[in-house]
Parts: sequence; C-alpha cells; structure tokens
Amino acid sequence: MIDPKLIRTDPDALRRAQAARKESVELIDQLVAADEDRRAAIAAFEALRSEQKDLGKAVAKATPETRPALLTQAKELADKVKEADEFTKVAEERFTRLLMELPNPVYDDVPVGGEDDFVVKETIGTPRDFVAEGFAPRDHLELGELLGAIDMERGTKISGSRFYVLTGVGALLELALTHYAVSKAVEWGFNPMLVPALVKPSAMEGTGFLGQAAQDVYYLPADDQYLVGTSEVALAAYHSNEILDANSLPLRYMGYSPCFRREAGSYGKDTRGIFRVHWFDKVEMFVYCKPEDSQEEHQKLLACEKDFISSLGIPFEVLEVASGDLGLSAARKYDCYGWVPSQGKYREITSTSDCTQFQSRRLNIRARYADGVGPVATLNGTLCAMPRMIIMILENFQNRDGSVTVPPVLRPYLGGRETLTPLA
RNA sequence: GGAGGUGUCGCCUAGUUCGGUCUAUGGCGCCCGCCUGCUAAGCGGGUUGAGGACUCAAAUCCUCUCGUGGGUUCAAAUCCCACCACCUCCGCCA
Repeated sequence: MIDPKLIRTDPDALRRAQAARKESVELIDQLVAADEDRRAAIAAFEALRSEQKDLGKAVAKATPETRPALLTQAKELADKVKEADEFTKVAEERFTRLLMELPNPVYDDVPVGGEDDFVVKETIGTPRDFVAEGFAPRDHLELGELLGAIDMERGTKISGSRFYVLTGVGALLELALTHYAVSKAVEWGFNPMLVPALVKPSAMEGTGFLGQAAQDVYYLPADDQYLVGTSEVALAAYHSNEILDANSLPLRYMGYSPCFRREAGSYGKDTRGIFRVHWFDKVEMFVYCKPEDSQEEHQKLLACEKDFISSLGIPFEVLEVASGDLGLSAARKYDCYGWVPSQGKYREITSTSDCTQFQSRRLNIRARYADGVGPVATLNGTLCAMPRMIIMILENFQNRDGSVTVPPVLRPYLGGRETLTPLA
C-alpha cells in the first residue's frame, strides 16, 4: 500500500509509481479527492470537539443561575459534534476503501507485461538427457504409484478432486524435506514458527489476499475465518498493530503450515498428480525489515531459495515476474522454476515477493527508529512447497527401473536411505 | 457449550459505590541532574502512547487513547448493551 502522506504531498509520484498498472492510475484521482474530504472532516470534528470540552467544563463549574443557559448551548453543540462525527466516519471509510483497492506500486525496473512476459534471469544446472540415457522418463504420478508414495485415487475418494494421500516413502520423503528445509532455515538465522492455518478476516485482508485472489481462498462462514493459502498470512499478522524495535530488524521468520487453495479458475489445468492441489504443506520464509533494506533482503531470500534447490540437485531457472502478474501486494517477484522431465519444461516451485510497505500499512506494523515511529517492509519466499518438490525429486532422479535416487543432502533425514525402490 | 470473575499510561496498582477540576493515583523500572575514590544507596526532577497542526529546530497547540465497538448524557475509566481476550469451575474432546 502506498503512503497516505504521498497522496497529499506528491500525487504525481504515485501516478508514476502506478503507471505499470494502468487500471489503478485513475484510482489515485479519487484517492486524492477522498483524502481532502477526509482531512477537512477530521479538522472540523476536532475543532467542534475542543469547543465542546471547554463548554463541558464551564457547565461543571456553573452556578445554578448560569447553568440552564449553558446547558442549552451545550446541547446544541452536542448535536453538531454528533453530525461532524458521522460525516468524518463516512469520509474515512471511503478513503480507506479506495486505499485498500490500490495495488502496491511496482519498482521501475520490473519487466512490463502479463503472465508470459517474465524475464529469465538465470539458469542453474542442466536437465538430464533421457534420450541419451535411452529411456523415457515416467511422470511423478506413475513413479509415485510404483513406489507406493502417492495415492491419488483414495485422496479423491476422501476429499474430492485435487486431493492426494502421501503413503509410505512418499510420506517419509515429505517429512525428510521438511526437516531438511527447517534445519537450513535455522542455520540461516530464521526463527522457526508453527503458525495457525486458520485466520481472521483482518489477517487475510491485511496481506492482500482478499483482493484479486479472493476467489482462491477458503472461507468458513460459521466462524468468519479463512484457511490460509500460505503461512505468510499468519507470519505477517503476527506483528499486526505492533511497533517493533528498529534494532531488532530485520526479523527473519520461518513458518511451516498446511496451505489451502481453491484453485478456482484453473479448471482442467495440471489435473494429473500433485502439481496443483487444494491442500499441501509448505516451509516459508518471512522477513520484516527497514524499507530501505527490502531490496537487499529480497536478494537474500532468493539466494536462500537458489541454495536450497541447488543443494538438492534440481536444474532450475530463476525468473522475474512481469508487472501485470504481480498480484496486489508485491512490488517485485522472483519465481524459481524447476525442471520437469516428463513435461520437458520448467515449472514453478518457489516464489519470493518484496511487498515493501503494502502489508505492514494494512496490518499497522511500524518500527520505532531513532527519529521516531516509521514504516517497515515485509517480504516472503517459499523455501519448500512439499508436493512440487516431491515431483522434482521423483522425476529428476528416477532410474530406468522406476526407482528413485535420494539426493545426498536428504539421506540423513531418511535414515541414510539412498534409493527408493518400486514395490514388488 | 454452561456458570462466575478479570481487563486502567512498559510492569504492578488507586480510581468505578454516587458521571464533571481524572488534564488518571502511587510504586517499580527507565531517563536526567546532585552527591559520593568507583559502584550501590540517598536526594531532586522527568516519564502513557498514537495521529495531526506549526516550526530549521525547540517550545506550543489540537484530537484520539482506561480490552474493542456501540448507546445514554451537555459531559463516561465511571451508567447501559454487544463483542473480544484472559483466569477459575463444570461439561465435552484429540
């Protein structure tokens, strides 16, 4: 979210900042007008209220003779105050609503365009040449079934489409990945957090998931709560309505939680296997830092992701997402796409966003600096989304006989196991 | 889910009976100063927080803030209603 002060001091700067998102530029004009109304209403209210207080004191001190006249006067004033209060509320609500609709301004150098206009920044590792090896790679579901690792049919039986059950080595593989990811995060200085997957509307609203992404979110009307699509929501809301000690920044957290996504609007897309599912577990990184440090922190998060994926030995690409595909909250986003042999292409496995002050303003998170209270920035990044990482491991490290070689870094977390072998 | 209790400025606390000098008391802690080889103790002073106005800055001023939101009233920490959180007991339950 943009700085409300900027609305008054330099609306043109805002227009420039929003230029990459054409739809929101006109919002700014409304916002400027709404802000003027709001400020005028507040000033009027405060003046009346001040007057009322003085009059109230006079009433208290009044003699029986002077009292009735003062009371009449006070009653009239009270009506005016009530009216001004009402007016102020309406103006504030209108302003807040507009402000909430405005997407985060993107950085100047973010590639312009839509979903397909990303820029590949880097390619790391080389995909295996299965032709040279003389066999056609099986896809993750076939491998998962051979290994007794994935039970799609029963997942669907229990819960419906896009649900799965991880069985046997599949379950062990996820747990191993989880332990490995957690220990890496801790090693890098992230504070591990196990957070609720069920949150209040304010948490969802504050992180920006009730805007464009609202249709993708599970809502429980009976309790007025949402199922999170990522632990980012809880990690961001963790410090809501707090003033952090600037000396404690950056705060680096690692969250682990189940994630729930309705995947509305993706009917028929990636329906096979566990690539796109309604529920999965994820280890997530989250950072609170000074606004001027956010870009550097973003690079660090990306470096962590690259380190993690590389350490497993998965070939991948790093790409920067174009402005039109950033969502409400990100000012910049990098995705890592891992190689999927059965599809012959790279697919998304991680995503890291610099949300600058968008979330912290909505969640009212600030920090106390040497020169006063000021804003903070938030960032998030996937460390390990389990099903997708399982896909990467099964497919990239499969052997001719359907067995899968366990990446060496993962072996300590799998009881030293080197190979997953098909059931007899 | 049922019954009862609690929620005050970092922490503890007075104030709520009976609405108005509450512009919220006191202690702890913290900050500044004095005193003293050093430290501690002692003495004096300061200390809710946020938003805004003005200013180079300081000073000053205004609004909001006694869990949150409403209501009553000229006026609410104080009265009424709803909600939230915590505590105790009961019930249910992994």
